[in-house]
Amino acid sequence: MEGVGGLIVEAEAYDHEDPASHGYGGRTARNASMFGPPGHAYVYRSYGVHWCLNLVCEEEGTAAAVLVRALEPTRGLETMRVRRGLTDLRALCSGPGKLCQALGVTREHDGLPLDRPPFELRAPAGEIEIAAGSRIGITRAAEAPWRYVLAGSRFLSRAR
DNA sequence: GTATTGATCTTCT
DNA sequence: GAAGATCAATACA
Repeated sequence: MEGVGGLIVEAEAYDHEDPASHGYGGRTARNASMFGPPGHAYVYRSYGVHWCLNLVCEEEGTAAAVLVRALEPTRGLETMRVRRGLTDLRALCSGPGKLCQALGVTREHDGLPLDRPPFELRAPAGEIEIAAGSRIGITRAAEAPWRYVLAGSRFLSRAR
C-alpha cells in the first residue's frame, strides 16, 4: 500500500467464540468492521499507543479475522525506515504495532476493502512452509494453536 | 542476555 | 475507573 509492503510471515486467527477476540460477546462500536463483509480491514488501537491490522474473513456476522503480526519488508524499505526511525530491517515489521507504523496504517484504514488502494493483497509467490503454534501477547485462550508463521523466517515477532 | 515498567487511548464495566 | 491481540527504554545478571 502506498509504495510499501511485504510478505506476511506471521498471523493469528480469531473468531467470535474466542474469549481473546474483540468479537467475543457480540458486536460493539470498535469491532464493527470485524462483523462486516469479508476481505476488509479491521484496525484498532492497542494500549493507546499502537495500531494493529486485521484481515476480516469468513461471512458476515461471524467476526472471524486474522491479526497480521509480522511481515517481511519487500517494498518501500526507505519509507518504512523513516517512519520507524530504524535501520534494522528485522525490527521494521516484527510485531503488530511496528508493522502498522511502518506501513502507515491508522484508523483511517479501518473497514476499507483489501482489494482496492491503498491496500493490495496478493498470494505469496512460490512454495512456502507454514508452521502453527500457540498465540502471543494475549491473556485469554493464549494456548489456542491459532498462530501461523512462515517456517524459518527471520522476520517473526518471536523466533521460531 | 532476561526482567520489569511506563507510555497513552479506546472501549467496556 | 480498569483493562488491553504492544513496544521500547531501563534495570539488573
